[in-house]
Amino acid sequence: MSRTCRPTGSTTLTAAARGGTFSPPYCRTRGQDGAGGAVSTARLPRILMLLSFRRGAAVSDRRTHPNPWPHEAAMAIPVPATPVRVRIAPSPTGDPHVGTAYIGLFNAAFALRHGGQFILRIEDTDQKRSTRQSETAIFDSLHWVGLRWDEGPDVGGPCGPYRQSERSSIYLAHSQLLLDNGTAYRCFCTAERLEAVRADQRSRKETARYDGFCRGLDPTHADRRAQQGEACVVRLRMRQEGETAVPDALRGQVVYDNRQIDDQVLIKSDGLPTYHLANVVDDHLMGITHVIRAEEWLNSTPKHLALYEAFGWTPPVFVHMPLLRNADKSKISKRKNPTSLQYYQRAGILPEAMLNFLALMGYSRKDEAGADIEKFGFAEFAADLELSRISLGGPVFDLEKLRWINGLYIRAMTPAELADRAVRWFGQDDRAAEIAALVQERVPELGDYMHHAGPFYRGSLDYGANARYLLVGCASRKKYAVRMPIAASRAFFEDVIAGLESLTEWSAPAIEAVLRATLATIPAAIGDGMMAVRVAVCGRPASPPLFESIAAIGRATVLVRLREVCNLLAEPRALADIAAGLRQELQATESALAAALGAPAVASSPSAAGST
RNA sequence: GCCCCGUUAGUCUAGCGGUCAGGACACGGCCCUCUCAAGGCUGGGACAGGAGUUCAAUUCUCCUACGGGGCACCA
Repeated sequence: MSRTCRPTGSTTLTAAARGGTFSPPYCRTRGQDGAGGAVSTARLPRILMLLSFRRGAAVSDRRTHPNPWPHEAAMAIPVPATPVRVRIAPSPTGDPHVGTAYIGLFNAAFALRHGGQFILRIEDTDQKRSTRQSETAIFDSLHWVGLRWDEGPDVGGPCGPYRQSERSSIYLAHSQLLLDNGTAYRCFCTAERLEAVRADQRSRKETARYDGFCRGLDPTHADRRAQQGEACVVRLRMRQEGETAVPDALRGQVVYDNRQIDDQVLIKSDGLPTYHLANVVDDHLMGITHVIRAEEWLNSTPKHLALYEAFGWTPPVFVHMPLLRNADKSKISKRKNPTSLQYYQRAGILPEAMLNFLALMGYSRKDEAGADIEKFGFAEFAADLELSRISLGGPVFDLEKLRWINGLYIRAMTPAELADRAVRWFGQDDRAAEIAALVQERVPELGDYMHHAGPFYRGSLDYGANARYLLVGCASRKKYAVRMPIAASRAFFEDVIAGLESLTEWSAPAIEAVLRATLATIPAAIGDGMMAVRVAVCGRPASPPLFESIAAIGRATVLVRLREVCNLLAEPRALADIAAGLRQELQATESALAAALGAPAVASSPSAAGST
């Protein structure tokens, strides 16, 4: 039972042969809607081909389970005779995300496996949130984990430009095509009206979607209004009856009622395309054969299919990967997990370990004996990658296992290699000089360097006995110190996080401004508040100048630490444990001391533990 | 609320009608050992529930429950 992808000519059954009645995989009920007159018959051979593969196809299977399409089990991923072209399309809004590396890994490996190309495209159609800084950070981080792309904004290629913000005219021209053939229309509805419609629909417990107010507008009249400068968007004219079946390569046919699907905005009033339009146009123009993306896109695929149909194009093969999860199984988020690749890089995770770990999320490899192979590199992974073997349950991103794998790689090095890697990791860090400058005054001997520089080179921190400083003012020696309770301290840290998150420029003065502004809102003394932040960020009550330190530690890491402090403070039990531990520790020390001095042990007072 | 996807131990997974339900992380015990790791041995721990199909269901079908995602002029 072969699991290998085979070219078109393989011997598996065709959908027609199996199913008897055959209709195209999407829009199974063709609408009578005359407006959308786009071609579709040209696609048929391709579609047949897509359907002619199923996972481990065996005729006997079909006999025992004459399970008619479309409830077909997942099929093996079809690989056409044309070269495989895949892509990732990250949006440059914020820190480079582990999810990007995850999807990138599977795309890149799939391309390598089939001798195709892997393309990086930047989806920066959201003017408000996209930044160049974020874009270069994405390049850097993806390079860091070892991903290389054949085409992209930084390396060029025959299908450029690879930045959507540089392709506006292309999208506009294509939207005009749809306007011309009637599969799209102009909409002049205001945001307020749309919101009212949605609220109304929700109150009536219906799916919130556009109500088609501008659907019937006369096109020439609408064009004139647009020309006169009236703000408008372009919407897709979605078929209003029948069903659309999405052929997902891992799930089989996923069927949607067309009435559930919105008349999606294609061109925003700023003239830029939405993701949906840009993505379909680019994938087609760039010759993408397989769209391997996250599951969160599954529900919008019917819209994409409708677009391919409106243009008369052949859609690619769709593969929706499971979503990486937090420990509570929700979609991975920075609130509950470090999600920034920069965090892992600075925490000393090896890129090859990160990639290896990511490959284990939803995928597994076995040796001849049937035992799992846990440690493997990109090339090995790609060599026998079979997308149809991906398991669909959302894998929890487990830091413990990541650390274990990282240790595997570290132990596999020769001591000389490890020394070399470690020294390079410290030395080539672009912050090395910055950190040295901060630590310099506190280093009487070189040997002290590591102690003081430690917090700059770690990921999350272990607060231990210093945890008490996290309660603002509680460890203060000031005479009239305001001691803030747990909840208030946590709220304070939440505010600090919000302030730091909103910073466009990550610099000491900017950080100082945020901290001072936040401190102004709490009753505690400035110094006491700063101390709490210092311990949260540096792990100790003694550190180099705070603002500079925060700047040097870096946004991703600082925010992870602050969020962990919030989580810690949200768990009173953990705090009580810390307090109890402190008291015990103190008592033990005193007893030991007393014993050593030959005097009876003195009962210690709880207040000596530092919390009042 | 509506739609879609998913469900094997705390976690990552194997399994594609008949298995003592396999491996890994984590956890416990023992060994090694000056400590801590690492390593070796070992232990506990899972098919969400209910119907149905079948001689036989973890595996196929349906229902329920639970988890997740989507429902934007964000991607």
